[in-house]
Amino acid sequence: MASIKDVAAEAGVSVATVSRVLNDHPSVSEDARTRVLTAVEALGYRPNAVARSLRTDQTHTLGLVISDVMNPYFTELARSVEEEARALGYSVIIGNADERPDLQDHHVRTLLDRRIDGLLVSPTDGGSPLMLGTARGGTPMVFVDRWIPGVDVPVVRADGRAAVRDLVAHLHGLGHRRLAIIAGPAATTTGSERIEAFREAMAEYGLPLPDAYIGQGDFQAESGRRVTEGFLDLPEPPEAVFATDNLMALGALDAIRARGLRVPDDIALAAFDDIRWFVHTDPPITAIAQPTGELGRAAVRALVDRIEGRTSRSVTLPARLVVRRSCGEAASSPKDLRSTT
Amino acid sequence: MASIKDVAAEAGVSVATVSRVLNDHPSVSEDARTRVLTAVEALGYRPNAVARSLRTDQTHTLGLVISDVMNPYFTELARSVEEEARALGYSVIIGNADERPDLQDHHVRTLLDRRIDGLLVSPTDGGSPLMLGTARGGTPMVFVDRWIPGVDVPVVRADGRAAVRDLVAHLHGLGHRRLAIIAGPAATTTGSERIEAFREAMAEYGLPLPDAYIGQGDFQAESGRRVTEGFLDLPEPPEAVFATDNLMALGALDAIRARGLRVPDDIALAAFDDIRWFVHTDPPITAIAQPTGELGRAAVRALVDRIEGRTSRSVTLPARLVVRRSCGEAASSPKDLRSTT
DNA sequence: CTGAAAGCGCTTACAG
DNA sequence: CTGAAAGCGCTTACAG
Repeated sequence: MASIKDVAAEAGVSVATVSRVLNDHPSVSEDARTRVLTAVEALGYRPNAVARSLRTDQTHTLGLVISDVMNPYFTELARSVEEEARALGYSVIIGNADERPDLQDHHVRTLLDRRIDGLLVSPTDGGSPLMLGTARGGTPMVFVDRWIPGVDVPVVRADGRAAVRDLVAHLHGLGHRRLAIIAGPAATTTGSERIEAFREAMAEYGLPLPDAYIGQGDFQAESGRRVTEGFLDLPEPPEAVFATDNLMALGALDAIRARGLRVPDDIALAAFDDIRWFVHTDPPITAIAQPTGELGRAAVRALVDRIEGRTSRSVTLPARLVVRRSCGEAASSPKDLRSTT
Repeated sequence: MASIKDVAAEAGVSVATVSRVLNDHPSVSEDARTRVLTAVEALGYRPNAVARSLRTDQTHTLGLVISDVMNPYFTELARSVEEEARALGYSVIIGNADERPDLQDHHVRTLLDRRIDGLLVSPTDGGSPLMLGTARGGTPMVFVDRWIPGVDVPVVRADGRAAVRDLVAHLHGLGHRRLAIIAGPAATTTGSERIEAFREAMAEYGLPLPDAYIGQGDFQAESGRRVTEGFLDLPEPPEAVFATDNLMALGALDAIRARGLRVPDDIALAAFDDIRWFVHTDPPITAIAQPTGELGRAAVRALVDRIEGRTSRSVTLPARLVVRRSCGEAASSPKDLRSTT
């Protein structure tokens, strides 16, 4: 590959001049500029980003560590992050933690070694020493979706509390009293917040929430299946199940179908995180929708603000309940039948 | 951040020695090794991958350019690619082309600028000058899923021909005669191969395939919806629709539902690419499943072989038909009800 | 086994 | 406006 030296030789100028025209430095003569540009063209020269990064100490790269790419919510988040980053002149490298703290650490370390300019993370756990150290350290950082309490890092997320309350109201209105929840890991903020919001709403409606109706999942499909099987094995199974993410809802559907039961006739189901397929499942699934794209974009903006020396603040956006038929009611209006993702 | 110089000073050795212990070079005294390691620990030193890459001319990074991350097929492909790459000591940077040739070129260029060691691509089109030049150039490259004919690069893909034939046989066996297809872009190999296989199978069964039953899509949901609406507007609509990817099948479902029609009673539907949600759609969708994970892993192995100077060959794996209920038949066996992705 | 030195491909004060 | 030179943080022959 041609280097800046080759270009300089071809154009008959110094490498400094080549560098200047490449970086749009004002003080370059028109003549020098055209000769360099011609040489660049002739050699098919492309600046070596590695060398440039070493010299300037910036990579124009953002790291994004998410808990699970296979989760459509995070896929969409990643996509919006990349889009906004690209618009602002940054690339993004995605690290998929797969809900495993060790893998998460692996990716954080790798990204740090590559000297990314900033880190966007949706932590899988309560914070490993590495994660905590990074947050305290010099690398600009922003949490998206999930965050770690007590760490001084801006958080961009959705508040699902009101929507969870709406969901409980919806379920209660349909006559359901025995409501169960498939919770996410307590070590994640979304895991603990969703169950807490659910608890509060249940209390508000005077509904009991026995331990047997609280299943511990890990945000992945298999755990949703396992927990749901447990619910169905109960002497008195719940009338409704709230899966706190879409993959666990998928697992719940697997379990329900395996028993030959029907939603919502035999058991109602609702999920946190709305995805396009929920419109076409049997039946369409009632879900809580986050403004995913907006979260991703806001997170990037907050991070880039930090990187470029501006201040940035936390952002909290509302989530909303999208009622479909999985809890026992015909869709209330035609618009709810449309895709929302 | 501490540099190798700081470590050397702390350990009382030269940077050369530090570098040697970091790289497990054999000729280092036990004493030097422990002092260096202690210093590394004390300073929390991490080697700068940027500097190392500049010096060694290798980044231990693979680029993966795919046509659409939001397509579950590609999401899964990306995931398996990352897993296998990690196992072999490589990171991967994903570029999402979103089915746009200009974006694809953007990502290829960015990846090349970063001096990735090798490139995995599932081309969005027939090959831009940049893509062609890259394939001819020095960067090790492998095509996954889609490829560009006439370019001397190994291809790792699934052959869906037999499965498409099985699908037509299935449809024919259920009594359907008017079959329509939502094709992908003709400029992609998967786009042209799937329709070609369909054409051949149709001919084999003596079924006509009028132009009106060939809809041109772009592998994204919206095009599936649009094409399906066109089919439904026909004086004689098709009895069955074959969407050549899962997103276009989603769009087809949207269109069918918007008319208040039912699958398979009013119209049968099948898709290329199987995804977990197809088990739970209304009705469960008959689809052609690719060995996606295996494709991703094989592609990485082929690419790494090239990078590390071994020879690598193309790999073709079979796809298979998974019959569910969307074409008019009850599932033939219980196993088809299970998730397959 | 160890260190001094060169060099990877850039950018950027500094001098002119 | 331009070039010579230093230096970013590493690795690796080369000599000892």
